[in-house]
Amino acid sequence: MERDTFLIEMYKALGHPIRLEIVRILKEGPLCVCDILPRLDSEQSNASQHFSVLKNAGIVKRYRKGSQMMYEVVDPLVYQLLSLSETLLKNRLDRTREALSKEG
Amino acid sequence: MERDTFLIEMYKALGHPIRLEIVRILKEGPLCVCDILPRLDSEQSNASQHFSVLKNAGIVKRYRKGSQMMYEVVDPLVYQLLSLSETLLKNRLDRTREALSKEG
DNA sequence: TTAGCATATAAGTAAAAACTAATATACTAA
DNA sequence: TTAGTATATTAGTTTTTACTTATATGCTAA
Repeated sequence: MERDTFLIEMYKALGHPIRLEIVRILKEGPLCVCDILPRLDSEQSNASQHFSVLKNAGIVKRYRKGSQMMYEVVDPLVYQLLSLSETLLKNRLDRTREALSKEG
Repeated sequence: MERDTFLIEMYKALGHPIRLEIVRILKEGPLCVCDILPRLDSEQSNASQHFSVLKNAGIVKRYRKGSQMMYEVVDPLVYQLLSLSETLLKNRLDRTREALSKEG
């Protein structure tokens, strides 16, 4: 299935701390790069490339607003994906703790 | 949040075609490597390394059964994650088609 | 028009991930 | 014991991704 290529791209795009952070910030709604940049631990050009990866993965889209570039999440469903994966993570940590307490 | 490291690892683990395929195959239940290997487009040692990535990401676990190694998915919630991301992908393709038909 | 700001893109380098080939380990059965 | 099967691990190489530095583009305002 060549379709999978897109899925894979999506997972890869989310699999980087800076990009994950960008997506989370964009939960606030459409924002310009200028507002997001200072909140990232990344140089301008590097961040710009991460924006580009997210765009190519179909997670965000952009449009110009005067001299600024606005980014926004394409499909809010991505936040369900994030929260589901956080649940998965929580389950995992709970299991780990439980296993630890058993052996003491 | 250092917690994010685990999330990232999870996304990265799913972001590879062979590993995604392994997870899908494991939807059938616990299986030994010997049953999964022939269904993958990958050499033994390479596949074994992919199993290892999935294990380190907390997505699968393994146990020995005689001379075979069995793998199984840790948390079935991962399949909700997959189906959610497939929905996300479907939405994306629908939008693309719609956009194409508009400019036609 | 030109200068300045916001951001993207390109080119080069560094770091990480994937793959290959060879070897090691654990179990089973003869 | 030894040979064979199943799988993991290691080391080396290739490929991909991330980062850095420099430059380009598009817009705005003087």
